[in-house]
Amino acid sequence: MKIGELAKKTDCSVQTIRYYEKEQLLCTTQRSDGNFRLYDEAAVEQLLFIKLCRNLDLSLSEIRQLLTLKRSPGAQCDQVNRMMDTHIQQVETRIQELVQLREHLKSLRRSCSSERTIEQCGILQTLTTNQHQKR
Amino acid sequence: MKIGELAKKTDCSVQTIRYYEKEQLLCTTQRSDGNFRLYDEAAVEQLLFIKLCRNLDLSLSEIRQLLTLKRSPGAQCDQVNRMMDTHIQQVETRIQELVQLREHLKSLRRSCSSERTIEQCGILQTLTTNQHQKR
DNA sequence: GCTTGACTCTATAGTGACTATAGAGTTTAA
DNA sequence: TTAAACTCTATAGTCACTATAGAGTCAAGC
Repeated sequence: MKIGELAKKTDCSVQTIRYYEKEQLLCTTQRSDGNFRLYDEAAVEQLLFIKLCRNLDLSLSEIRQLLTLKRSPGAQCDQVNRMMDTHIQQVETRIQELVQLREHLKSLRRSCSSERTIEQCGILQTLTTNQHQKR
Repeated sequence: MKIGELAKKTDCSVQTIRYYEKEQLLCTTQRSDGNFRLYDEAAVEQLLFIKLCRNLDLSLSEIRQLLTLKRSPGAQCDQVNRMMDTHIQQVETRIQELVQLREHLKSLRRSCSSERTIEQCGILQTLTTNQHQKR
């Protein structure tokens, strides 16, 4: 199958597939006479695997590592587990940051009502006075 | 004061200040004979305002809007309120996405223990079988 | 007056994970 | 044969910086 069909089957854009190839996540094994990329079912599977990983917010580099690991089925899977643990921790941290941010934003928003002028705006006042704190 | 002093006072890198100038968030009103940027206290205030907004994850474009609004103190502040509401909503959505993602990652992680081989790895098995779902 | 070092200047390239475009070539159907 | 639909490579853009190169400026010490 050509790249367009692979794109449709995996709900991936054609450019993204070419980008993944450049990034060594999906290699094209065959080319047609007219130099078109040709793919088989294994490519569909691999691309769907990549998409699932991306949905888990794994970076392309992490996915590249997973793909390498998949190629040595006899090895221990500690590395996969460790990667997941690290990744879960990162997501956890980001959630906590965002929750704090949300509370900050909400309290800021409460400091203003809609009938004020810019000069009286509680939000701008808070941001402008010297209560400079770090995240 | 020169750019280095402004950078120290605001805990901002010199390059970032120049970048903000290029992005029209902080204009340099004066230059020295040797073409060095010169700043006053108002610049310190404005840069600290920008930093606070960045800590709230506001985009440079949103901050540019706020700075423009600040220059017309008589106008209504609805626009500020609306921007904050939109922004809070975005943060809320992102938190919910990440919470779902975290649960997905955790359940995936539970499917594997450390004494397995890659072939038996519950994580890779789940990601490889055809349970392809969208986020 | 000269040198050294710390500072500043502009311009350009890199980050990550794509997306979009230009300009060319290939294939397929009418 | 010709038009449309597809594909190719190469390059630039996104965001908010960060890093670098190569040049110029300035103050202190000799």
